Amino acid sequence: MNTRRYGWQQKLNMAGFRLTNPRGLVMDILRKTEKHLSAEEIYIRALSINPSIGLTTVYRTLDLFTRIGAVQKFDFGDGKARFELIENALKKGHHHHLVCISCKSIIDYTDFMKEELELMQKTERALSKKYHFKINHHTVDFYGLCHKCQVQR
Amino acid sequence: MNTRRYGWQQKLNMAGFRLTNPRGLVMDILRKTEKHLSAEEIYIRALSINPSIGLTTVYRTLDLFTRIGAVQKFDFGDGKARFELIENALKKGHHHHLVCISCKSIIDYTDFMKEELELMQKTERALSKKYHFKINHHTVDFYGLCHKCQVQR
DNA sequence: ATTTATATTGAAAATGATTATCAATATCAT
DNA sequence: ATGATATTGATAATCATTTTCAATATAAAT
Repeated sequence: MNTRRYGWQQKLNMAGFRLTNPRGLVMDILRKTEKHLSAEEIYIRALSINPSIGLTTVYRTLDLFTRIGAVQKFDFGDGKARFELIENALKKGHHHHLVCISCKSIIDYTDFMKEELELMQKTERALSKKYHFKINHHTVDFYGLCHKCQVQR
Repeated sequence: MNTRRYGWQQKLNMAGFRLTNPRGLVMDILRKTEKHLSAEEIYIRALSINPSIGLTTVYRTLDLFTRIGAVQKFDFGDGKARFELIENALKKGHHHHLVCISCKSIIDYTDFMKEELELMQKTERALSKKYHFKINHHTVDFYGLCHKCQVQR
């Protein structure tokens, strides 16, 4: 299951999965968005194109995409997972997060990324070798208090 | 709500919260563990000391500790959150994660941390200033395929 | 093009972690 | 000690995500 050279359709086929309408639809929706979306948000957008699609299928598809390494799943701790195309994230702007532990707001930042990314890539290579781990993507999240929550209580 | 100079009891008081038995018990349990525990795991340990403690209280306490910045909450995407004392994590070994997107196994690593931590701290200072964000802790997670999952399908 | 084996789908029900409710109780300032 | 109120614990409720299962769609074989 190579995660670099092939597109998602190839990845699916190589792993023995079929190419279906729901899967194509979910992929299209993910392609058109830069933000990370929840399963429900994706489901709603999918409904407007194919009113017969099921929420279950959306969940299953997102899980599949995550497992083949096409999609990145985020868990910020607000109860619902978010999903984002990895190829999208890489192109349109890889970012890291500042998460407020009080109000749960999330700031995406892309500052200071050059140095960070260099180090991440270096670390990635070293970890891959040492742990025989094929790294697909990463997350960097800083947790703390946003400006508002520092002032109020 | 200073997150550096004071202990959890001071933090609680300063924020207008009371010092109670269940809170002390949960704190004790967190102090004695280095791993991140789920709410249920903490509840079970708590029960053996105070059989009348409620699961709800454990959840509430963990949420409170997280909000005052004493505890770090992890969401790896397996449906249940994990909690770890931040002071513990810092002392006994701050670590980052390798998460397998296929089998969900998690490797904690502490290698290559010196460089990483230096950069994280530098980034932290810069982000704090720019976004007026009081950073408490961070996570770095690499996602990919573990050795097993690369071989099998 | 048809058939065939089976992967996938969608609806409904089930699961399971977390949260809300609320009366009883414990804490802290007075 | 007393009173105001924050906290607790049991129960019920929520809500995202999974499971189940019969119906359907897909890709390969004919």
